[in-house]
Amino acid sequence: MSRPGKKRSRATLADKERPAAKFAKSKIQEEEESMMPTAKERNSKPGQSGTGKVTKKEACPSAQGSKQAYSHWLMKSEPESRFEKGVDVKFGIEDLKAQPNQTACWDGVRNYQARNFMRDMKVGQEAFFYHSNCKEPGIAGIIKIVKEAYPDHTQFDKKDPHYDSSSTKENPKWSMVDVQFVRLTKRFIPLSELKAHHQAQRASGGPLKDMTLFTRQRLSIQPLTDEEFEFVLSLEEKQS
DNA sequence: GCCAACGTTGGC
DNA sequence: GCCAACGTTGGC
Repeated sequence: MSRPGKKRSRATLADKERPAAKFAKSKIQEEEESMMPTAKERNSKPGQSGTGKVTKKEACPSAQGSKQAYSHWLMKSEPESRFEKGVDVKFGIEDLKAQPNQTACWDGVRNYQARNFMRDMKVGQEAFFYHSNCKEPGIAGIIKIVKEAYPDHTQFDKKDPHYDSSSTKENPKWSMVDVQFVRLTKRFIPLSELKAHHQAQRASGGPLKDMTLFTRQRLSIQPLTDEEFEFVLSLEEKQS
């Protein structure tokens, strides 16, 4: 799962903090979609002031080595109750909609590749809200990024199911973004339907033939190409 | 509840 | 640095 533990999201204070700025300037830029921690993270020792490091860690698997800029995303969350260390991690799109300002922080992501994608997100970009680990998995709605990556506070909270004792405030390991509800999709778009298109298009060609949802099974935050995003949107209009 | 896929950890 | 054991994700 991948659920952001949005529960008690205090995302509403999106504006009152500014850690994003310093964060963004010094560490972010070197990060690629590597699955692994960056070299810098692995090496960093407490007390070392190293921000300068920009190791050229060319981890980018995408052919051209240059990071292509994605502008659409898919973010997974669990709409049904499930307890992790005594805490219910349920957070469906209706829960987002019910938040103050219909906004929440997407905390709890603990996978480097997913984290790095979040760090690539820009304010204003749209994402599909995907319901996972539930009766009917699939796309339930559209959300947008309203605050770019900043440290995920839950990594420091011992009571949180996603607490990470290896992370420090000086060099936070995990990031989150704030997202805002945009709308429900006109109809729920089930995984089964996406998969059918994917499989058909894998043979004959089509926008979903390489969709990350199927090629990187467990990734909770994933990019979509414009073509993928548009194709999925076009499914809204179809009879189910 | 099962279990396949796959990321992470740690011994060597 | 390899790789087996382990833990997590998430569909079914």
